[in-house]
Amino acid sequence: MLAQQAHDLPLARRPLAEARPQAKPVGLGPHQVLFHDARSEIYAQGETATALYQVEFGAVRVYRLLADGRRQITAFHVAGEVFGFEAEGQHRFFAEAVSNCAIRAYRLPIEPRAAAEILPVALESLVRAQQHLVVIGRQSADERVATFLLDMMARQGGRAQVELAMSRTDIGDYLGLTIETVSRILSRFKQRGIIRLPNARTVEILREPALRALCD
Amino acid sequence: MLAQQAHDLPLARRPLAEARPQAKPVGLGPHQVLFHDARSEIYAQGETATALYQVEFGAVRVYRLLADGRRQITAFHVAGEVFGFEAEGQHRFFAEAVSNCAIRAYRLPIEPRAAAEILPVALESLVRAQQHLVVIGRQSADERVATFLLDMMARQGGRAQVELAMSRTDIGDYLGLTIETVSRILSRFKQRGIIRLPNARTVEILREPALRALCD
DNA sequence: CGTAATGTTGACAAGGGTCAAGCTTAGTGG
DNA sequence: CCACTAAGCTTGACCCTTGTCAACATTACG
Repeated sequence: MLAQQAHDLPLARRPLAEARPQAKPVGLGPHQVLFHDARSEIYAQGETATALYQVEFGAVRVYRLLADGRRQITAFHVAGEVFGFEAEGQHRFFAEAVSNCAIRAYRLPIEPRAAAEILPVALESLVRAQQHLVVIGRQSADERVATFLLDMMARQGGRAQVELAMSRTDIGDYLGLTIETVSRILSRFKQRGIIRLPNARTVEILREPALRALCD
Repeated sequence: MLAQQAHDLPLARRPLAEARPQAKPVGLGPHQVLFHDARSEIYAQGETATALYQVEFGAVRVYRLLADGRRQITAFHVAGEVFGFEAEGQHRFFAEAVSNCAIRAYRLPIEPRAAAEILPVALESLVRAQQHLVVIGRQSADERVATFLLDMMARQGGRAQVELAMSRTDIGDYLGLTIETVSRILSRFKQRGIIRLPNARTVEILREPALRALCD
């Protein structure tokens, strides 16, 4: 569909001199914080996996492309979250910065004694992916968008004012919908007084219970 | 939609006297092999997680139910595969025997030194779940069924004759489709000479390339 | 052999996709 | 500072894929 343009961009990676940690590092030994411009690639499908990553600030999308350009975003990651597990030697997905962001990289291989520490973190990703399977596999478009908004709200501390780091296209590719459908549903929610849209990237949730009622 | 009937069944769990191992045990220390009748519950959503499980023979489905009965099967597991990771203390999904099967149970908590051993196994589940997200989120019904058949074939050693342990309903709930759609697509594949259906639970793959061409 | 579970097929409806036009916003350069 | 452009977003009209409902066929089971 699109989204290939990002790969044409230069991979702007410059080490961040001295980042103040906004997320607690996992106990994985030495690491390095890298700054990524929006849209820059963190790793690509097929690449040898060299690290695990933790978002310091900003947001990241992990996705796969089909031959004809269809894209499925399997996960968004925000501050504190760890990603890059999807490898056994080789990355099976692409990871890109959604917005400007800082990423802590823990070089692989991790020592066996650190495995116990990251296992629960990996399982979190697994549970998230499986939850998302339910959303995509069995929920209607309305339900998917409602679930998405509540998830974003929860990940921003539960405040009613939710800042979306990602475009409608990203949201669609995450929810298995088209950008038109996402847009229409947000408009409908707005019209029903469930949300306000101060601007395209900000959603204010006015009637959270109405969203919850939609989620299943 | 349905599928709740399974919970009404007695949980027939009887220890299997002396199972010959058909799957290599993972190095997780002491374990016990249990026999499960078809449809019996292995664990339920909300239960405290007490073990990891490895399929000895037979097949298992892991799923979640929505309030209105819609069901999403997040994974099928066959001989050798390990499941039950989706917990941090509590199971987030249901697991049931699809057919009669034997399950090796490794009591939790696992020792830290075994973590390194199961991490790659957990990551396999993660990659599988993420792949499935792509299938469900971005592929058409034809493509999903084709992908499913090829996956089943691969998991049975690549032989053209594929035995389906699960019903059409299970397949539908796994692929995010209705049973009617699954049935129709199999009929269409048959009519096009891509597969043969000696009986409802057996698929003979006649033109594998045609299926591959469909997968993306 | 009879009954229930499972699978198939058809007719029809609807949710969401496609295509297209127009609007808004942000970025760029004169 | 404003005009121009491009990207992103919204909205409408239409259509197609898939879901729904229903009847019937087949298989498994007691």
